[in-house]
Amino acid sequence: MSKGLRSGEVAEAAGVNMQTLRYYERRGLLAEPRRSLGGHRLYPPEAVDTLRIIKTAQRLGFTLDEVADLLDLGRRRHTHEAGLKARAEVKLTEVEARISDLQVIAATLRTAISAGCDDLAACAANPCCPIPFTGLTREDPT
Amino acid sequence: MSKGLRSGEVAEAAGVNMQTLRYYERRGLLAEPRRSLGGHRLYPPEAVDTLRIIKTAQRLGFTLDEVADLLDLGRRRHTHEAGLKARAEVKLTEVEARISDLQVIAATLRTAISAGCDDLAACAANPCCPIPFTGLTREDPT
DNA sequence: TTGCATCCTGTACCCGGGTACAGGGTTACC
DNA sequence: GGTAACCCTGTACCCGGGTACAGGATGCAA
Repeated sequence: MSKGLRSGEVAEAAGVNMQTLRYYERRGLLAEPRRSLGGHRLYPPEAVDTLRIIKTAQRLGFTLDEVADLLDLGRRRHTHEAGLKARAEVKLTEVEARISDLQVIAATLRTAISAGCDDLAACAANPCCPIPFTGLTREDPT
Repeated sequence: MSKGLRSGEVAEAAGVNMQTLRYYERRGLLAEPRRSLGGHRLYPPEAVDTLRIIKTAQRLGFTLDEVADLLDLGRRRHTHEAGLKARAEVKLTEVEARISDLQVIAATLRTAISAGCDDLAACAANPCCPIPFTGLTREDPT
């Protein structure tokens, strides 16, 4: 018996792999839960909420390090550090930058397609080809 | 002496690390060049063009595997397989999908910012918070 | 022929976000 | 008290695109 959810139950409820729980624990995203006498993890029900919060923040483009930061920003409420709002603003400009890089890429692909480019090597040798073999955007086509 | 460019020269000319040349050779993107008597690589000048082509295709969103494919598609010209154009069309739809995912993310961030959300845990507990703690887009927030 | 720059090989490591596996120990139910 | 089902630990591996390092061997000029 023993109060608390077992790893498998938490993982199931949050739609996450059990290994991921351990991984998040190591990364400091999920507090170490108490243990049964035999050493099995016993989570409080809030752990499931935390997992959902993590997954949501990830979907919004935050890395796990950033999520960890965001989470204990909430815990240590009172310090007048920048909160979620400020981080979200920074993240938004990152996302917008990424979008505009991708828009340049998409436009280039469209141009190449409508120009009928069908061979990279030929295009590179052809000064009429619209594919920009030098430049394009700045680095980091992540 | 000996005709041909040495690795360092090619790397320099293409703005690429020397290790990357070896890496591309292993990956099949760059043909194995001939060697000096002592075993040093001696590249033909076209190797630099090939590197520039690779970098351009990468910037357009193609993976190295796809670039390798694109390159020897050009070499084995005659087989009536889909060429660059068809691949570019597929890549374009991938890029467009990625853009619209990011637009949903950006919109969500904007909403959260203007709603004044400043604590993830509080937001998750608050039914008025506009952050979608369930759903958002489909998987794969790459 | 000496000396330094360049290059060679193989192997290991980096990022981010996990997943998989082996070889045990525990819990829960009948 | 047997026996599934579950969980524990540590460690290694996956993806993609490289980079770094150690310990030798060459290339080339003076």
